[in-house]
Amino acid sequence: MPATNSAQTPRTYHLHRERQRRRILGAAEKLFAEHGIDRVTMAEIVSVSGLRTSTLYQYFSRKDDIVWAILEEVLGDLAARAKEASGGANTALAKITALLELMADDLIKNQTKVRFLAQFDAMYARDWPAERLLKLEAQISPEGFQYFGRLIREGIDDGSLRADLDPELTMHAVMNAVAGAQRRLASLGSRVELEYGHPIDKLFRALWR
Amino acid sequence: MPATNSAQTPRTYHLHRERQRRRILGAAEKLFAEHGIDRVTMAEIVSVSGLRTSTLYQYFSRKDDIVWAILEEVLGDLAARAKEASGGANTALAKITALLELMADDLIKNQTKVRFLAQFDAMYARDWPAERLLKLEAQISPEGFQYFGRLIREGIDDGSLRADLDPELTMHAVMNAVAGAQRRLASLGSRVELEYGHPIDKLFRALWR
Amino acid sequence: MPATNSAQTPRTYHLHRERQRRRILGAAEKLFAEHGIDRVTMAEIVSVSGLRTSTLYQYFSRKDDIVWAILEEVLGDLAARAKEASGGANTALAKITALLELMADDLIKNQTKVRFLAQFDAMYARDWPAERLLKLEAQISPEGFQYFGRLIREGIDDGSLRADLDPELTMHAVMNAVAGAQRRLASLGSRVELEYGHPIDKLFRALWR
Amino acid sequence: MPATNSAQTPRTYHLHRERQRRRILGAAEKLFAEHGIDRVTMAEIVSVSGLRTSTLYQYFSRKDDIVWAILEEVLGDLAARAKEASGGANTALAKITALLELMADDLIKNQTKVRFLAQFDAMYARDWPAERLLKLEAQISPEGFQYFGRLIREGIDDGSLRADLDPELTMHAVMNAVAGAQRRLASLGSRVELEYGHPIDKLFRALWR
DNA sequence: AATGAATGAGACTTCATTCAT
DNA sequence: GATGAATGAAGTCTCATTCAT
Repeated sequence: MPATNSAQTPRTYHLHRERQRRRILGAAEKLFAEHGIDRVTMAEIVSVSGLRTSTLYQYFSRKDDIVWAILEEVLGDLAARAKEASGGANTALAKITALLELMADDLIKNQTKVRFLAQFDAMYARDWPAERLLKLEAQISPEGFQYFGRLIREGIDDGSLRADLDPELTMHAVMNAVAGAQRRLASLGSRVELEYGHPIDKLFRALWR
Repeated sequence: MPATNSAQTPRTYHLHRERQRRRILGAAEKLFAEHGIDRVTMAEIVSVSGLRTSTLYQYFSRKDDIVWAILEEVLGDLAARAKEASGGANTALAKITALLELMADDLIKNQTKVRFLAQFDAMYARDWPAERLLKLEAQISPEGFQYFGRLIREGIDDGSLRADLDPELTMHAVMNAVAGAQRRLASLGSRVELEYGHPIDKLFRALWR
Repeated sequence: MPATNSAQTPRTYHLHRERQRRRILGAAEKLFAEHGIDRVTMAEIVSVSGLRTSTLYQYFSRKDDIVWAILEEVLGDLAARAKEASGGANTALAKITALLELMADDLIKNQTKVRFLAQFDAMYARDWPAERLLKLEAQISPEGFQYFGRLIREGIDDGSLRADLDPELTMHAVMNAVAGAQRRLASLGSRVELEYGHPIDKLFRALWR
Repeated sequence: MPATNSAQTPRTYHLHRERQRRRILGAAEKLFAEHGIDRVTMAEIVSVSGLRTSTLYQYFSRKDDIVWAILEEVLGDLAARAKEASGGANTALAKITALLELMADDLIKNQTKVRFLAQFDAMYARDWPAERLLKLEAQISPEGFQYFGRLIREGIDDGSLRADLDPELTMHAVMNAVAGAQRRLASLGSRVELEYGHPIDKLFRALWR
């Protein structure tokens, strides 16, 4: 055997594995967003991803594992993009605006991901192991939160915000409201557009523009 | 049998039916909030409500009917209380504040109901027959919305709000954000309190106080 | 409704339930003896008992429950017959002989039951909840053991048995050997007859006759 | 490559193969004794033996092959030790006692092997190809059996045993009882010790001491 | 010889709902 | 109106084994 072979084979294996994994997660994410996590069966994921049942179980040994994997992916991806988006901004306000714009974009471009998060908030977040969740959230939260807290303090200092505000509390309250607003819009989706006559990202952007 | 009886029996009968119905809905609402609508089985509702399976089916002939009945009840109840709460207020701002306070109170006092709505938003709202939903929502929305639209217009007139705001759009955007914030807090429940160190209604009230 | 009806209906229900239960246990016992407990599938039990899968699960909600039920039945039945068989005997020796004869008879007449016990000894007894097993065994053991212990003591007194025997120990040792012998013969079944040229009960009876 | 190598390589190869084989059988024997043959999966054997699934299949192409291999090993080993143990004894009685002591020792020192045989008796012996089994048993049985038959005949001659005994029948009956007793004790294992208050080999030895 | 990947067949169990009295 | 029994249709997951390199 040539020396390169002994090094390449594992790499090929790994590549293949990663590709298969992606197929499964892609199929699952789509189905979850469309029909609701609990209503999607393994058989459907199998069918859409094009593998066989037993093959799929070699990648994820229980349905929950798929949900976790998607959650990790979605949050990780969001964290990365948030960091990148706020990188170009100088002031705290600019950074936050960048984050908000990102969330608005996601409403259109990554609606399935936001919808997934909405379902997760509504149905799983309370029951699932706290440590695991905290570890995941740690990846994403700090950036935006830091900036936002700073922004509030600045606002209080320059008099544009009431002096009796608790920066921490306000920050969490607003962040929750923003996340709740975004996820609700993603969940209701086209229903909102029909009833309100506006695309959902416009309804979201109206909050700060 | 005496003539009076023929009038009383239907009444007792009706009372009994109503009581049974309440037992079922009460059990279901509690279970739905605790474990998630899709994860609650008819058998569990049967077990908690204390009836037998086949008896339950005399009241609700499918699981969805129970979900609808709870939705109707929750929204109807909310509408009634909203009307009452805003009745004592004079200005649009006062009326809206009253509505927000009501929503904050519900976070503590009717958490299961809010949680139910959160799940409904996240998982059912998109799929379910639009007409039926619209009819239900019609009961509740107008009040708060009207006031709010008026408030925005006042703000624009007196210069405290930017003149280029679209009152309709702003109204819907804010209403969505408020609902999203409230429901997200209810969904995450005690998890939020542990992480943020504040009771959830305080996080909600921080949005306007 | 006639008064008798309100009393009879439950009785009919109960009778029916009992009959169905028997069908299931009968089918399972037979299959277990033939193919080995672990190799029998629920589908096979369903098929032989003539019910539908979901109906069977209304009677036994897991496979283990069937195994337990059979164990209870077999041991209970054995206890009853042992009591009856030893009832007519006067001396301890006669009582024990009656018990041994019963065990020999079972080798022919209740071979499936003995085979079931053999499998249970070999594969389950070590793992299963001790309390539950002890409770079951309490139903059957005392009789034979008591007699046997007394017999040993008599033998020691009259000099026909060595004085240094520990009656308790001897009793358990012999009882284990007898049970082991019986169950092994039932397990090997016709194989023994072919190889040794004797029916299995004869090989068992040779131990004391 | 030097000429010596072409001779040595096969030898190392063979050694390696033998070692791998031993790892597999060792892992399987342990697992079989602990959880029951039917309940042990190939995956578990793979995991404990430290190989990969597909490697294991290069050594044993089906699960049954592993069971047979262990049976062969256990019986062969027993035969060898029995021959050795009885070698030093002169009388038939001494030889048999040596065999019994060996079986008692095995209860402690080779409990997994005895347990394996117990399961084999209870679950496989009836179904498996007779010829193959007979061939295996031929390795071990003759010794002890011969001695035992002779012993019985001596006993009849000197009047210490009843004259109407059939030596063959008695021999098989007792041998079965002894094997049944030993295997039952191994199967029940610590359960027996807890209930009876004696180590299992003591209960076994009480049969002849 | 070793291994990563794949897989057919099937196991157990659940559940919403209907039927018959 | 209440209830015990029944059940079709699925759902999740497992396992021994094979294939291809």
